[in-house]
Amino acid sequence: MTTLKDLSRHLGLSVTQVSRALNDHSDVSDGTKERVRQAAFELNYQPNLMARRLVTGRSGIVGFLQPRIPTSAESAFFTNFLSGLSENFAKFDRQFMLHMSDKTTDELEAYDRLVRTRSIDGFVVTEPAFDDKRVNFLRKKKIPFVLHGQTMDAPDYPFFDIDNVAVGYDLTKMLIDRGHKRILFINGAQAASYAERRVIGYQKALKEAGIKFDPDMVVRGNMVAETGLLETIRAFQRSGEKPTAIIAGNTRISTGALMALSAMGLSMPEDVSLVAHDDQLPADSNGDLPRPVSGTSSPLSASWEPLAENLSRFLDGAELSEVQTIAPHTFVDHGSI
Amino acid sequence: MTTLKDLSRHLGLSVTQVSRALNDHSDVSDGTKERVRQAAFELNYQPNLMARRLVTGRSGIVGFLQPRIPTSAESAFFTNFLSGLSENFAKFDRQFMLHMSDKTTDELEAYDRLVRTRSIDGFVVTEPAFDDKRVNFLRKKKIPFVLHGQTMDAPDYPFFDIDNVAVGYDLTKMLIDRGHKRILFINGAQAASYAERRVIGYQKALKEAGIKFDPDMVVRGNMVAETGLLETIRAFQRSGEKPTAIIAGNTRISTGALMALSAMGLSMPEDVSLVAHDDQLPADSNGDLPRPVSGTSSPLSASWEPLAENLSRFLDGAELSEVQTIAPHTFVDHGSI
DNA sequence: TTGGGCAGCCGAAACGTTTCGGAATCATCA
DNA sequence: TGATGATTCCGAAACGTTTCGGCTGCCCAA
Repeated sequence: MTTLKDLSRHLGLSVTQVSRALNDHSDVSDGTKERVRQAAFELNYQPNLMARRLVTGRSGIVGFLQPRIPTSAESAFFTNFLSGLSENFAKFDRQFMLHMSDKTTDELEAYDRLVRTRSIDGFVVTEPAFDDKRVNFLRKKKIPFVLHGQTMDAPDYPFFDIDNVAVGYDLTKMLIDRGHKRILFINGAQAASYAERRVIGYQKALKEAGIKFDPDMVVRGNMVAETGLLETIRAFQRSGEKPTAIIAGNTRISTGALMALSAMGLSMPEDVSLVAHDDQLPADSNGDLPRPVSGTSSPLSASWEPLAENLSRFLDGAELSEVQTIAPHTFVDHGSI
Repeated sequence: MTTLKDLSRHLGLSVTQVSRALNDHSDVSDGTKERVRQAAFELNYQPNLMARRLVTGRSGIVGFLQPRIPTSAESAFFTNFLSGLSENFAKFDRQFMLHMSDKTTDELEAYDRLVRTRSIDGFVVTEPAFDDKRVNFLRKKKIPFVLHGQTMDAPDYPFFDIDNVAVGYDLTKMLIDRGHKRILFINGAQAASYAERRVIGYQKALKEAGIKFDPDMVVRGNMVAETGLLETIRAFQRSGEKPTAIIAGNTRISTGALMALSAMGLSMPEDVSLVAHDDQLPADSNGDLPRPVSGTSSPLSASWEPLAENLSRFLDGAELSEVQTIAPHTFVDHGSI
């Protein structure tokens, strides 16, 4: 194995200069740089990462911690997620370490253990809760991470997100513009931060239109068809004024809502309008294609690259503002309003 | 961050003795060992892995390389596989690095790159082909790896496998014992090593019973229901003597075969007997439960632990014979013969 | 008394980088 | 002529471990 010392002997230079030449420092002449690079190539020099890591105190490794095994329904998405991260971190010369176990008793302790031995530079954290303990922990310990999403307070960390306030606003506005006033919002899970942001947008649109906010019109659940089905039925069974339109948190929920409407003999868009946000997830393998609905759209799969890039650049010392990305969403019209 | 030097100062011992005490060397008195361990605990000492790795030349990291993104049908299994490895390597104090990308152009080059920088101690390699280029490469370069399966030649590497020759033999024997002579074997993919071994067992059982081997009776395909369906139809359409029994490489194939039989108006076990090897894979999410058939059985999910253990122990210097495991299989009877 | 063996300890080197502080050379300018 | 500054280089220290070889007592047998 060729080392810097071998190169320096071979070139008649000091180890220092060889190192600096390869790292493209400014106090090495262009000629020397070229000579060194050439020799490094010829002798098939590969830096010993362990030595570099010891002296720099950084490992070049980023990690993702999954405290439970995804269900089989989730795993197609999860696999995409993992490969996206692995692939994109490789682009930035970083290695991707996976720690997945359903035996994780204390999630924070698991983070801490990986950090204490200085073997991981930073983490990817996903699906932040409204008040996320992982984020709080990593912040407090000053451990770098990139968040897929945002917390509710001012983010002082790298993140990638879509503008969920705007998504909530836009979906609501689409319905208000068609004259709807009684709008059921079947939103994501209770604790989720993105779901909370969408409610803010929903309320904002209502307020602008002078429509009174009714807490009963916002319901929560997991992003699966069952939630859409159940909550739609519930909303129409309840006494009082029925909804004339529904906002679904994603297309799975809208599929469930559609099933409920058809079961109740209601048709879309004649009786009830329906919009949804489309994450463009890979199709479920259960075969029944959901009928497309209008709404907003933004591919979740576009997240992996900015997540990897933002964390990498942050670790390389980039300014916070450079590594906080909010992606735009688009509008789709399938005549469901 | 507490270092060995801090500990040695605190204890009035040399760095050498502290290191040896923590690593449980023999020339440290029991009293000293205890004192050192106590101090290490109190001062919250964590060894700097980078320093250790530099001097030992080993990274403590094992890797898995996935050159393509699994299809959504495969990903439930793949997720289980990953979590099994991640979890079990953690037990052996190793970290698990995933490199997954569908942009991998040269798989061997990807292995090489990870090794050249000395950042990975060994690999997990799965689904070996009949003559596997990855195995050949790693062998030639003397890079440690554990194989899930075996090559056809004498294995000079750690592996975990089931006895696929015996599986082939046992399934065939079950049918021969019931008087079958014309046995269709719908086997795994052409290149796969395990499929090849099963054919050996199949032929052995036929030979013992004095039944002539007919190459047309062994067909190959991917381990999905479509293969079973297609090949069963084909075998019964073909001119010549029809099979009276079918061996399916796994339960997906048997599900397909069953569909074909029922489509042709044949019933099991009256008209045709059917046996299969059951890997006890997680249920497909497509809902239709396969009708259980008799045969051999061995849970694939029992592989993760021995794979991790065998590679770990091999890296720690264990004898080859200690890290080559062949797991037993069981028999199941669902009256399909 | 001598010497061998053993238990317990230590200093120093080594692993292969990066980087700090300085130094040599040379052109430029007052 | 001497000072200044830019360019290009280098020695040595540092990162935190592991490990090699040697050292000191001490006990016991010869």
